[in-house]
Amino acid sequence: MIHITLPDNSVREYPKGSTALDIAKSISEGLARNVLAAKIDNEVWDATRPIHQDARLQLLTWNDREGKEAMWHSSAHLMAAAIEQLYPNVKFGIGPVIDNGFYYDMDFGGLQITAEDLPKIEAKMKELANAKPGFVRKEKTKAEALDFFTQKNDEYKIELISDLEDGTITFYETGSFVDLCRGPHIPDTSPIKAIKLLNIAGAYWRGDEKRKMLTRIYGITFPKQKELDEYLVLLEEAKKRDHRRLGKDLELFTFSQRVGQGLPLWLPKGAQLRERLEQFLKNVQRQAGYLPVITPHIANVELYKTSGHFQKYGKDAFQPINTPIEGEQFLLKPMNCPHHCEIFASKPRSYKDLPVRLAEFGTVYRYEQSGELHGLTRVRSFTQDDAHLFCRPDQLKDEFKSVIDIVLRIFRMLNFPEYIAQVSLRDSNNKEKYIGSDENWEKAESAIIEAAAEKGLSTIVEYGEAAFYGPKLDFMVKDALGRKWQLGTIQVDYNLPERFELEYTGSDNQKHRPVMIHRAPFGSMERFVAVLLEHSGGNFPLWLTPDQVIILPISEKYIDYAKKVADILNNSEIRTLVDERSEKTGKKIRDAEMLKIPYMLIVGEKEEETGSVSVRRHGEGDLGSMNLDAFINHIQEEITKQLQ
RNA sequence: GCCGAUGUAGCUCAGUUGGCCAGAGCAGCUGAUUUGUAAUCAGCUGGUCGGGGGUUCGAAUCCCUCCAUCGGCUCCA
Repeated sequence: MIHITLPDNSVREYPKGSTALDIAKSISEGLARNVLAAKIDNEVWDATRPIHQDARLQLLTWNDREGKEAMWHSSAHLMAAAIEQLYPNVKFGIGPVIDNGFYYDMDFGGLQITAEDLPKIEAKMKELANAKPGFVRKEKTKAEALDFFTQKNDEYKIELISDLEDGTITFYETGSFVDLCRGPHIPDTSPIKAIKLLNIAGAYWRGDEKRKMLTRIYGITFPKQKELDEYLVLLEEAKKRDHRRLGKDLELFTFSQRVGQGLPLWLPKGAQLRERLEQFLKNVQRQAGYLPVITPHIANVELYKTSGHFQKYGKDAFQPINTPIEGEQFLLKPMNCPHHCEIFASKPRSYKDLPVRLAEFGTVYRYEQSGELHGLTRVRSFTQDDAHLFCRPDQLKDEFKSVIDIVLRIFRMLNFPEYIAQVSLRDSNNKEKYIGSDENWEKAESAIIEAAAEKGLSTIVEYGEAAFYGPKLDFMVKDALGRKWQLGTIQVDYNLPERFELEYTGSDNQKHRPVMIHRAPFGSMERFVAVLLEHSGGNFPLWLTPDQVIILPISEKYIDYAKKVADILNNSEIRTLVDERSEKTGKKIRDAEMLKIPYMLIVGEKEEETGSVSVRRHGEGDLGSMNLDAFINHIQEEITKQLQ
């Protein structure tokens, strides 16, 4: 007999070799039906795998992340099984679980598979699933495993097996489909009730762009059709919030082939929005002791040779601009830091002057590969809300804390209640990869960790994710649909101060090297506006939105009154339009709703006589009538509340 | 950059066994209407069918090539 400890710490006895599924059945049949996998002493196992010794057991269902993973992993096998039946010559790469669903990378030989083939594969999956085949675990020796896939002529699996250690290799069988797999899997296909193959794409074998491109099919499955339907609705919702769509609809930005790929053109409303964001951050930064600077859009290549960027990125960047002088070359600026270093170096600095915080909304140009460009999130010209803080090592922590304050203030004011911070540290087994002394690294890393802790941030720590020149803190927000976006970053840099030989005079009258912090709370204006659009669906906070109020006169007779009201509002710094078209009120309301203008004021005879306005809030409807002063108060209060 | 798909009016889309001057709705313009909480009516304008080349008596439709966009991969100082 073995002793099984359940999550409530109760201990039960079972025959040796019992499976998690047996144990679930002994508790309740209903529970057993929902079991997808099990955690045995913190390791996820098949629910059908015999347990031979005392263990802690946690049954995993669809409600557990690991349960979902087992189900999706099994779904990937089911898809592979279906594909193998439809296309017998296919070879398989890897088929892992992702955040939402799974994929499988496959080599179809010369065969061209397109999105039109997906329904056929889906149907086959359903057909196979109906027979409810189990997922059967088989341990194999390396020789057996190699033999099997050699016969199958699948060089990808052979490569994978070659990297594995003998004695750790397992296969899983599902019906007639056999796959190399670590597992775990669900007991059989019966929980896979709803299947959707989402898209098809190319993907390099083992993520290496020098190797063969395989065909990747993405899919997702659910235990209930209803859940799949809900998921598809969520995808639709995400599509509606696509910032490229909204940017066009709301006339915020556009692109032109003639101007060039990845070079955004900010339209008047978008420019207004962006300037308002910039103004907001400039105010915050002024209060935090930042000094605005302005630097040119080009610089002599020598600057980037000094910084080292030319050597590293030169050939993949916009190529140098030649001048009439033989050999003289300039580069479009790919970053602001070297310029700011030169500003720091422009005069002698004392330890008393530090920290020096140089801030610039600096537009930079990077030649991103054409296939990487995407709306405003990945462009070739963008404006960083950049600043470089030059400080003494002992000031690092406080500087970090004050930057964290700025970032959190932004999140608060732009309604990002959910965020986490990622601390990226060096891989301490590989110290030679990093520049800077051990002592400095340790100081900087603990400064970041402590600053984050003291600011109450919830953080995850990633080792080996630091840049070669310093550790960093990145912020990730969750948007209204639960999608994660990386935004602001705070980065320590030991490299540039070294390369630019930056110095300050310490209290000991000796020269010392300052530490540099790069930070950009928005990241870039382009990317931030994109994230903000997808998060808000284009319904910006009132303080930020380009047009706050539109006045809809009932008929021509009331246009004069409408204009008078608009003047009063505009004079009170409330951004107001008048819809003077000779359309019916219903039409004007519809159009204003679609433009997502927060307030619509309907004015006619009643309002003109009483000096009032009839207020309608976007997405909410009629709020009744208010006298004009009350409305101004109402708006101003709402904005004040948002700006707190 | 790589794999695949797509590209018809400002927007959303119809139009392929190659064949009348390439269509619709919305938007725009003109006129009528003077409107009370999500689409008033009528008329009109608007297209090198992504660019270039080819096949053909004839190309939006077939072929080649380039460009752009989309889904991914790779990359992101």
